[in-house]
Amino acid sequence: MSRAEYPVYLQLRDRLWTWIEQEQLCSQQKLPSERELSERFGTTRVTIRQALSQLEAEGLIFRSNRRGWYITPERLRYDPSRDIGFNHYVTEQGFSPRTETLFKELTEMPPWLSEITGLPVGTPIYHVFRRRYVNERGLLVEHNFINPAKCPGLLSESTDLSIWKMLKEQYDLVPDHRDIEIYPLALKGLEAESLNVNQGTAGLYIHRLSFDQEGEFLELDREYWLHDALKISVHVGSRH
Amino acid sequence: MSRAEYPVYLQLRDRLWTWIEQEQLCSQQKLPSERELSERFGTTRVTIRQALSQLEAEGLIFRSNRRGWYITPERLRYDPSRDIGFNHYVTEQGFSPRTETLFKELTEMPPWLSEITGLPVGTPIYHVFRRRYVNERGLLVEHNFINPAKCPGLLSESTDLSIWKMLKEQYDLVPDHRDIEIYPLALKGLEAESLNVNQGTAGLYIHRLSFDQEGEFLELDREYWLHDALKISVHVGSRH
DNA sequence: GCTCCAATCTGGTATATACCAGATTATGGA
DNA sequence: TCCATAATCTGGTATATACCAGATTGGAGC
Repeated sequence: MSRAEYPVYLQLRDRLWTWIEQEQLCSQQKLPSERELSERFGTTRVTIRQALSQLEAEGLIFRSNRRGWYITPERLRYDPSRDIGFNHYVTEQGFSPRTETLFKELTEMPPWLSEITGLPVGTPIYHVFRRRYVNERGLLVEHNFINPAKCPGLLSESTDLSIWKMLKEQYDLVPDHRDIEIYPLALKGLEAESLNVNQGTAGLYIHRLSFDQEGEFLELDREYWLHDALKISVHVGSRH
Repeated sequence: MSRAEYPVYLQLRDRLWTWIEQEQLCSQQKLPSERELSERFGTTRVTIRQALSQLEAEGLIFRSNRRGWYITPERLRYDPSRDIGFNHYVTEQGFSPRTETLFKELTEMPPWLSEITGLPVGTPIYHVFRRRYVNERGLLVEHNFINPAKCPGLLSESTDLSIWKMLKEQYDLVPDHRDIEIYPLALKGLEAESLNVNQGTAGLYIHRLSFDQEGEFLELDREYWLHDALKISVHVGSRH
């Protein structure tokens, strides 16, 4: 039955997609186990996993480490060029945000960062590592490297809210210009562990380097997002 | 040997990475075949494929359909907010660009596009589908939807160069503002075929919707990039 | 030197079968 | 009722083994 045209695992992908629609499974609902699916669709677990991985790549479903497969919620819209806090834009879109500070410390500027900021290696630097949730799904982890010369005592404050807001309100610091980099990568090491996903899971990297009006280094933000979690949306140009 | 701590395919990943460094394989060079690698590293083809897929996700190597594995060239830097032609910025970075027009036609605006542009369904619209290469590796395919009311006769021109440049020089059209969207997705269907990659290969989607000074629809650009091919780089703010 | 075709090489797909490790659930005792 | 622990369920890893289909190569015949 059904020749040549189309490999089995892609046919399975289609059947799973249809099945999910029929069952009206929605955001964050759980799929049956792989063993059950492979029986129900008359194939082996290996092959059903290929089909599931395909749907994962397409962003329809995601896996929660050794717990099972779930329906992916819709993407969060995000504009990295604007200074608006995570909690703010998540709430604005009708979701519920949460932030966990995994660690924060005063450390010394490593060579790679020195190269970016122009400041000498060993300069004191704040380092904050946080995990952010939307509707209790961890979507990203984020490293903030902040220039303590600009905001002494920052680490004694709570970092579970917007750092940007704190910099503005407590230290009167507003970024004047930034360099932004964005590219797809594989989540691995610390970032994969912190998000509780497998090594090599697809992700999106967002890098924001901010300077103040004097052209001095203010902050570097390195965000590691799940690939299916966000949609970057930017408006460029005059009006609107 | 080597217990619990680390799965074999990740160890293999590390060994392959080291091996590639030692051999000093560089951009677009070919790796030995999977069968040869699995023998050389004392494992099965299935497992070596897991390790190779890992390196593929990380962007170190890429596959060319049924031909083999190759070292990924460095990422192309790209600023979607600027109006600068593909050929221009590719050349600028020391690479050699090429564009193929796969088809171009005058058609009618479909519902999904009508929703975005605000123009009625069925309005005439130019549709150009192109493939772009850097150093003879196809990195992206691109759909251009252009408003013919703004540039009658555009399709008789060659579309193998910059459409943006043509709009500017021949029709005096410059986008006044745009909406840009960026997100990771899986390449599939026409886009996967045209880039000669497997269904479900990781990709990056870039969407640029341009309006002229009257606020009227000028052009929609939908780009499908290989995930390992580019690094988006944008400068935001005042000086520099 | 060229063209065409067959042999061969490559990765892609598919099945069967274990066992492992973390997460969850059930159970039984305090 | 609560808590610790054991049983069970889940996806993750690993090996062996086919065969398929597109790409490349090599050689025969012109």
